[in-house]
Amino acid sequence: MQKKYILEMFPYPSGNIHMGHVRNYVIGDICARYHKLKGDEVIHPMGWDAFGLPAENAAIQFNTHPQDWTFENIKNMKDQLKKLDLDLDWDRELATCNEGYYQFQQELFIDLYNAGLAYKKDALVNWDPEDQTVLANEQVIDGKGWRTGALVEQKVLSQWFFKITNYAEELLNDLDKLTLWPEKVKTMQKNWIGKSIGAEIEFQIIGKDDQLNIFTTRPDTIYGATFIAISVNHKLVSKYLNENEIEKIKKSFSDNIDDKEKQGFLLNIKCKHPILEKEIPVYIANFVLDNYGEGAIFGCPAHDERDYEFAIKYNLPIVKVVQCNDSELPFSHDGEIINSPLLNGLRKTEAIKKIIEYFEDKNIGKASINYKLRDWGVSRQRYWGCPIPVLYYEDGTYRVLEKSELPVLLPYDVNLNGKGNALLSHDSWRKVICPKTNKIAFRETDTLDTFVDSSWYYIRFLDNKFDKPFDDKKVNEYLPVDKYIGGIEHAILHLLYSRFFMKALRDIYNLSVSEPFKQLFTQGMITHKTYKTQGGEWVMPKEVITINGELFRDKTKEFIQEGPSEKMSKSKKNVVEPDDILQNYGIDATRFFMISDSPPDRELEWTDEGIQSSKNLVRRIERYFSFDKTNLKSDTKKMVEKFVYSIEKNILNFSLNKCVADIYTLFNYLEKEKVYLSNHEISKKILICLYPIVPQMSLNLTKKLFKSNEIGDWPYINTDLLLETDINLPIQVSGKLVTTIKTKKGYVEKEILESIYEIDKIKNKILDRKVIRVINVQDKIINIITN
RNA sequence: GCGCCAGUGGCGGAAUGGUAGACGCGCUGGUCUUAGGAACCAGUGGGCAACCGUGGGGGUUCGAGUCCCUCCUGGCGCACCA
Repeated sequence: MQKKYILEMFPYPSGNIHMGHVRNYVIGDICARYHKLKGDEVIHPMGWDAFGLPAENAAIQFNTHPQDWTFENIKNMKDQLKKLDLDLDWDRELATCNEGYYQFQQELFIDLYNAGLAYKKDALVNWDPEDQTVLANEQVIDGKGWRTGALVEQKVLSQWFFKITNYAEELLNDLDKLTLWPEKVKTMQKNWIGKSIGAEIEFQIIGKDDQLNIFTTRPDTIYGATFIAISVNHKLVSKYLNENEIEKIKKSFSDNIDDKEKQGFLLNIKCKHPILEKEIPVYIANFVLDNYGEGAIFGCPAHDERDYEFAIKYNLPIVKVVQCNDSELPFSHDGEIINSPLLNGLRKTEAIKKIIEYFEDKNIGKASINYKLRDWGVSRQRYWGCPIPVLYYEDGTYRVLEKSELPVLLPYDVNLNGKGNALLSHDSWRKVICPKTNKIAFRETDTLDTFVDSSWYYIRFLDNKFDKPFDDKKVNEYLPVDKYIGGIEHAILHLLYSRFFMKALRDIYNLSVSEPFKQLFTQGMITHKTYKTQGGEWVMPKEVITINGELFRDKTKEFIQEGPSEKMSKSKKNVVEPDDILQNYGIDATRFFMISDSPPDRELEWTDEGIQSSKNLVRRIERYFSFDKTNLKSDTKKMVEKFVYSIEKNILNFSLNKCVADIYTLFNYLEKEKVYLSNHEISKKILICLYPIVPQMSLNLTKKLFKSNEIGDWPYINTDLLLETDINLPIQVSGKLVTTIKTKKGYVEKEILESIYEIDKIKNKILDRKVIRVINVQDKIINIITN
């Protein structure tokens, strides 16, 4: 028995499931049911990504409590999922907001801390001054808070971080092992990690005891360096400028309307060129990133577009060190090195190698690798999340709790007013006597980013009641997840964090698993036409009626304009509600439609015609099986065998739209040929194949025809039956199709050619030409080449 | 700007280098009628035809939607990453 762990990304309990969930879970359910019929040991759990901001916002808005709101939503959504007839392991259910989940996350936090993978440091964060909270990058829209619209400030706060950068190299390299992941997702992760190979070079500041370290991928162009630029946030800046001056520069940068426009401020210091005996100026420049490399660059205007632009603007020298025409400047490609005594005549790769050796020899630089990926800031100044198990003393020191002191539970009685973190003002929760030191201590009031919750839930599913975070034996046995199905929007964050967690836990617990998800499948979104009144108000599809080909709003009779099909979204109201659809069309038709028109990884347009034709297919199949007579044709067995084979292949490839085509093809045949099966064994095969896709109908028909509640096992496929003996052989003359002839597989070329030349169409084609060659691809095609 | 992916009938989409358009939607004509959100039958790439047809142009091949080069268009991602 093979294990198959099939998982769909668990939902945030927002209140209602939407069609996107339905599509996601139907796809997963088809896989899970198929593997069960195959006799595999299938794990197919479901849970709730239950911490997060919307609960707090809803609590404030509707005067409820985040926990009550969340539990209520879970209950409602679970009912909705049950109506979808999904074969889920509900006994594995978990919600990340439950003590039984997050207390183990606190254990993992302690593990990460002890392993040196969790640490605290000051960091710049997005601060919403109105809500008094930190916002995630994706919650900042055009520099404003997504909820308050307040201008977001950059603020330094002491924050907890996970050291994901320790795994940058492995996270990058292991992408190659993920052969069953979409290339697109792997590319996105690769770019996100952003590995650059180059060198770090020291530039001495003349007359001072300071130096600037600079990372570059082009140390071969060092002779062309004519200026240095550093970020305004560089740590050296405060040494040479006062607070006022720095603020002025920052303001000037932020006032810059076109933020691509290069801007620099000359500092009153100079650097010594590491090889040449010349001085080069140092600028603070707006285009230097403070969070990449060392926050400093050397400018080589001749061979870098940005440096060139800057040099032109500030009239800095441009020194060519790679052979090219002046018209090609800035020239950033490979070429012969010139004007560089140590490197002349070399090309890029050798020059880089040689100059790094030189720097290392002189002890003023070294080979270096840089990553765009930065450590993961996990502190959130919010109530509704997993408390971070840390105590602070009055002297400013802190202590990470021990596992025996867990759990740190969230207090229920909080005062939520939307202003800052409710834990901060909950004095009786916050202030404690430390049991170890008997000193007054304060709990950490930040909670963990909810991406932490979703970074290991797939492990907890293996035993949701285990008294440790997970059972390592089960992890080794059941991970990785065989098929992980969800939206492309998680291509980077969730999937990268989960990969990091798996590797960190592997190292801490000595597990044998390095990657959490063996196969990743990203389903496409569901789109729908949009509707608007002439006043510009969005209108839901179900409110739109058609009268004489014109669209109107049903109640008000306003004229409605139809817009393009777009991703279903509440804001444009172009949604259909799963509850309505299930009520009107039933679960089988809904499941059919979810996989019908488009391949599952592409977008699916919701149309009334589409769901209706799915409903018609359901009725057609039920009607077909309602005739109580049996009448097989000679090729019936073969046709059904082909059907089984094709359905299986298509389920395994996630080509579920082709499964629907297979079903149509089969029933077209059965009805056209007037084949009746009733309770013949062959019906059973068909019903088994239908079961993963439309389980309710399949089960009902099985009960009716076979008086049994057992669907049975997936059929063994008789491959002999799949072989065609009669074939239509295409005949080409000079590569163009002329006709096809009916013949048997394994024909003798010589014999068949004789008959081919007797066919009029062929005769006419050849007539006054000479046959110079005949290509016979046995049983596939014959091509007669004439001069 | 860089990277990735994709361009096939009116539409969604099928095609291990070997009959392009499976299957569905829509449409046309017809049948039946316990007038249905049905069902059934026939047809449906273009052209009167020879023929022409998979974004355009080259190439490889007996043969290209499929492979190679190039350009165009669209989508997605990243975006001053040194």
